[in-house]
Amino acid sequence: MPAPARTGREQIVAAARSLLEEGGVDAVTMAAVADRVGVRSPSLYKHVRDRGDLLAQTVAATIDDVTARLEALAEPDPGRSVLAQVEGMRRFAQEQPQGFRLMFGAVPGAPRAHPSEMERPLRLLLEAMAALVGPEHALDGARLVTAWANGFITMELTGALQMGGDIDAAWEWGLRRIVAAVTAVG
Amino acid sequence: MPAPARTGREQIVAAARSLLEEGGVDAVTMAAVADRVGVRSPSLYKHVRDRGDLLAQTVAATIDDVTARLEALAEPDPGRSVLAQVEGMRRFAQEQPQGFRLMFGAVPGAPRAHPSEMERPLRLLLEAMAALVGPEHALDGARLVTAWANGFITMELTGALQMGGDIDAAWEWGLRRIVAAVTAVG
DNA sequence: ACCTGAACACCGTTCAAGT
DNA sequence: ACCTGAACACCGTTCAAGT
Repeated sequence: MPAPARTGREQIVAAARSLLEEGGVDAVTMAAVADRVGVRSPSLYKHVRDRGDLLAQTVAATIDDVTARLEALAEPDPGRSVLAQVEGMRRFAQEQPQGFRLMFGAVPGAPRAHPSEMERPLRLLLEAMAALVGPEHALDGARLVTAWANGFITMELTGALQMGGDIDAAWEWGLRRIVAAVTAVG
Repeated sequence: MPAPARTGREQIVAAARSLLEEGGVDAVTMAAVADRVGVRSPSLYKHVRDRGDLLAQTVAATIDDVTARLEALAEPDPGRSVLAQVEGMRRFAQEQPQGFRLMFGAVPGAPRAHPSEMERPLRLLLEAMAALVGPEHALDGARLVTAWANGFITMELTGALQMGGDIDAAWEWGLRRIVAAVTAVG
């Protein structure tokens, strides 16, 4: 007689995501995940291949999340849209710092998202950039903005750069300069 | 009769650094480090407090390394010096990608460098920036450049952004725009 | 004063046995 | 068809015992 499933892939990934934010990637233990979904750790292997697969699915779910979040921030005006997308990235990183780091492959040993997956959350930024500086410079511009934002956010999250004074002001100052640098293409 | 030391702190950290570059932070096992210095793993605890301490010392040694490297690249002209420092950062990251990521605290669970430690390799960049845009905007400028460079390098290392086409050209393009954005302070 | 083997708790993973 | 306990290899760490 078949035993009814007491958990599932979706619930397991959700448990992994919450454990990730609570205690970092090291806290995403097969035992901890199993405990949270009310099952013993060997049972997890009926739903995910192994821990690497579970972390990969955690990253994928995080990418889905940030993509939906950024799509909700779309604006008609391309200049405002660029700002909204970048601000949205930072807000997401502040809400889910561990997921953000995992997403950007900042975790050695952990699986990183496929490049094609990482393009999805950047689609709207790329489109707004194309409308702003023309299609021939859109990719370079999106890269410049993304690199700066990712670097700033990462440094903010880890405190790598001693951010003396008003960190929000530093962000604003940098963002304005960056956008100016991109739009001054000629 | 005292037993002569068969290894030491310095040799242990060096072994950890080479293991780090060879296989990532997960490969820096107490057993692997011990094996490389010709000793059993319990003996390591006579020279380092624990694995976290060992990783912290690995980070410190990496910071010493990059600092010395960047100091050797100092130039009298501030504009050229800024470029030299940023190029030096990227070259170091390409030579020691795992050490670079560990340094910037990109490894959750692993210890990150104290903010004061991370200022040392950025000293020359800050000085050149002060000469270039004046002391009142030097910090903002250095942050902007560092954030962009760190973001670009991280994305380059992890392949997070699909870097189609010539990646060196993208780097050059971005660097020129960034420096222009900073020097256009007014 | 440092090194070692033995031991412990913990982790990921496998598998035969249960329902 | 999924769940479980038992088992295995591996890891970090401690400690009494060696020299």
